[in-house]
Amino acid sequence: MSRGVRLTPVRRRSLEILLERHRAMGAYEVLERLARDGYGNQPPVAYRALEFLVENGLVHRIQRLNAYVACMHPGETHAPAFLICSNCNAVAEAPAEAARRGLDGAAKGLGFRVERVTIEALGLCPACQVGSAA
Amino acid sequence: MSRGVRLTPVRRRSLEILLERHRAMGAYEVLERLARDGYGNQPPVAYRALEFLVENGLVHRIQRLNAYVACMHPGETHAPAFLICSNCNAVAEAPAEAARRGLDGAAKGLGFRVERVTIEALGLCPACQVGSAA
DNA sequence: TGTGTTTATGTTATAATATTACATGTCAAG
DNA sequence: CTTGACATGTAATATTATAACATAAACACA
Repeated sequence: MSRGVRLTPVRRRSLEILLERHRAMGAYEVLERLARDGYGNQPPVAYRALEFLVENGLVHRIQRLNAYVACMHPGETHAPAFLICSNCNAVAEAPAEAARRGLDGAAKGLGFRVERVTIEALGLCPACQVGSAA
Repeated sequence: MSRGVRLTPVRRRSLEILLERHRAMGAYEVLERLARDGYGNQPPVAYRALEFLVENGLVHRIQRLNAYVACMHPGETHAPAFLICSNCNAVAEAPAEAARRGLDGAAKGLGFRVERVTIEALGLCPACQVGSAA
């Protein structure tokens, strides 16, 4: 098998769509554009492509908005930090380094006024590590 | 006017429901229990109560799960950090202090293996600060 | 105490988001 | 050339969330 990762036409196009607009887009919004380009127009088409892109670090999911954005720093392993405007929904991705040193600093540098921060770590709890592969 | 915050019966009961189980519950799950207790059984009943509790810092919303948990540290101003098990969906709320010093440390102390972290800050972008009240 | 105002609740309907299930198609390894 | 893994198409449906409007309770204050 090759690299095991195939950036097929739908997937590539989905990524392009996100890159073109460079803002958070909902799955149905992406779907609509995919359909216009001749791809399937059923929800799974978009959800599958987006899921693939997220898993491969090319796209991030903004939970708060149920939306997706192209990653600004692909390749870097990072805990993405997003600055989401509560008024216009604009999304800025804080640089990984800045975010690690503290969100406050990163936000300040961008002139963003933080109201509320949510941190969600996904992983395995102690109980579930027992039965799982390392 | 008094404190301007009214912990009415539905709201109180909603909080109790979350406290009783002490795990993340979806809005419809809370709604079902509210209905059993004689409150309305339409979605807005639960959503409104939960929204109130979130705004007043008594409950947190877990975006990743579209679910709600009672806050473990009410009163503290904190950026809540959640450790969500990808296998069983158990949710642990990391102490604010530990989380601020680094999620890795907090997770390690709990034996939680982090796979992926998402940080979302909500606030006002520079453009939207212009027209808004300070 | 009455009266207007605000805040909360009840209820109907519907919107927005996401998944299940299954059929079909593609492609490369053997 | 066929098998197996992965990818896509499509229909149906599940889940989550909100809009809109009517009713009711609480509150401020003359």
